[in-house]
Amino acid sequence: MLSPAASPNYLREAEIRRGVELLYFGYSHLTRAIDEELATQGLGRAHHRALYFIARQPDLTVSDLLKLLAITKQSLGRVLNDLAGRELVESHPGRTDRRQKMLRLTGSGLALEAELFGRLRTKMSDAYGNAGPRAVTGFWHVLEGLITDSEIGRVIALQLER
Amino acid sequence: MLSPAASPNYLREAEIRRGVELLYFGYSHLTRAIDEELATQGLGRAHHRALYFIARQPDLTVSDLLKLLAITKQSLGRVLNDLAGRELVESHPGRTDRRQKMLRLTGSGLALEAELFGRLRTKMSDAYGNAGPRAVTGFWHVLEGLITDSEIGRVIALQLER
DNA sequence: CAAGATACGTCAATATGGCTGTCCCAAATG
DNA sequence: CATTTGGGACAGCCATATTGACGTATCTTG
Repeated sequence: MLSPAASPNYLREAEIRRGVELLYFGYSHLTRAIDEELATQGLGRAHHRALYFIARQPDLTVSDLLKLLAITKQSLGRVLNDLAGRELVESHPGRTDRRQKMLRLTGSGLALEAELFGRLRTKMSDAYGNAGPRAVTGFWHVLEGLITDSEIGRVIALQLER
Repeated sequence: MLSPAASPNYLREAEIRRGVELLYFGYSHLTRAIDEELATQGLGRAHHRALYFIARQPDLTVSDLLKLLAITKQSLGRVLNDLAGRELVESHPGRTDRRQKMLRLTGSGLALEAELFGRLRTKMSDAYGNAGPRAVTGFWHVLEGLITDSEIGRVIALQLER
């Protein structure tokens, strides 16, 4: 090699480990921020993920939700049954394909999601505020790079909603 | 309010949701990058987390590891027993306090951790490379802001290692 | 030194949230 | 009509977490 790499290997490794650790702890702390509230409702994180994406994209179909969550039909089935039983989620037949179920939050589902989102917003908003707007776009860009090509389209599509 | 907020509410919400979603998917994709390799060893993610932090901070004590992982002694106990049984981790009595167990990776533990870290490095390194160095520091800063004050010290201490 | 606190280990029981494999129905598609 | 697809359900399994109680060795302190 004629010129050394921009970061020598030992430095590079420290930078990578820093990212791995901050991503782990950051993710953990954000999710823990709503655990208590979820527990008072008798719900778990799996319920919240479904609630979140249904809120995000009303009339989402079951199969689209399955792709987003990357879990099996059976696992999602239990979660959706719980949510339907508590009348947090309702479904309607698809308009063009009546086999589909279009998922929506009920009034109380919307209220619960809003409550939970409020806690996420507080945390995330503080972090954004402390880091500044340029850091925020950097944060987004690095995370986009971690997402596999086959999925990035679905994630970007979410952000065109609303 | 005399002047409007920098971002009106609906815009702010989109930015927050974007962060929540990218953090979720980014974290998921990074962890999935090593699941297959872990499965061939008959290990799970919990084992990897222990392996990772012991690699990161040799002679870490059990109680320090407990604080990092934020799980119970019982949960960690099973994981450490598995790892010790496979001779991936070994322990020695603390030098000043012999009640403590100082944890270290064995040769094969180091090799396995290096193999797994290699996969994480590839992913993270690609994401860093695509986003650029400024984005990377932004990524770090936002994540630091998500970590609770009571824990940020432990995380920063990790990064002073080695 | 005796008493208490701490570090670690372990028991039993329980919950959550994943998984596989198999089978089913209704509706769309060719 | 035959096949594929969207959704659902069964049984059973596994990984990982929890709580609470209890035990033992060792350190610390009045």
